Amino acid sequence: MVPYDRCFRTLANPLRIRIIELLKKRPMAVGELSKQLNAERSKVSHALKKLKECNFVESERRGKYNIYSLTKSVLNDVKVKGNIFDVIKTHVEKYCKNKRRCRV
Amino acid sequence: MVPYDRCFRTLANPLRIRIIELLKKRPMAVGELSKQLNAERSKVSHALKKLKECNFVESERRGKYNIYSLTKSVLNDVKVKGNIFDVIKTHVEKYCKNKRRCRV
DNA sequence: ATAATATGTGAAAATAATTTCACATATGGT
DNA sequence: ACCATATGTGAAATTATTTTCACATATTAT
Repeated sequence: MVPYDRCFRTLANPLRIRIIELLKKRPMAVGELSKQLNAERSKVSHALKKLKECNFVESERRGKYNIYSLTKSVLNDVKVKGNIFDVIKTHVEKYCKNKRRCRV
Repeated sequence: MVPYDRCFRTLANPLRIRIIELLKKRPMAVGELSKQLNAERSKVSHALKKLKECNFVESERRGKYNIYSLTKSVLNDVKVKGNIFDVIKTHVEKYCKNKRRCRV
């Protein structure tokens, strides 16, 4: 009945929104995100985990780095729509609208 | 820098989303909302307060009832866009995008 | 004026989310 | 092999949110 509050909850956090904003520019490793955001590394790690669980971001190992990027669909939406809210709308509709809530 | 997490936070709650969904149909008094949602009355009251603080809803005294409705702009968006996310997007952009966060 | 109904609200109690920190693992360089 | 760097993770400590409940106020009816 109310499937999308989890997606909103993931976005109800300044750090996580700032991560999305940063990743709009380009993929980044955790350490760099941490530096740019001036936030403790493990805090960023935890934040990324939640964003990943909600399919906002994905990660790829490159050597000792884990490079995070917006998921393909989110990234595509960013290109087409430019605006974080359009992106989120589409995303939430895609992943969070069915009974099973945000897929994990 | 990150002005909209508060709007998301208000939506990061199943009851509050359900209230918005209900009010899409028509304005309602607190008691009726409470009954329809099968939720405790004061819980609904608290939820409505937050929705009001973020300009999602407004209320009007009618006798001993307090009739809540979606704010004019949200309601209008509902008519035009039909979809809760479009509505929220527009709303958030209108009220939550500037430095001062969601106006109270 | 009294009683019943509708609602709001503060604050304590209960829950949930975030932050922090110590530790685990993995990779790359020497 | 050893060390440094990069990252993940569980869990305790901290902080925030939600729930509940008792009480306050307002309106209407009798």
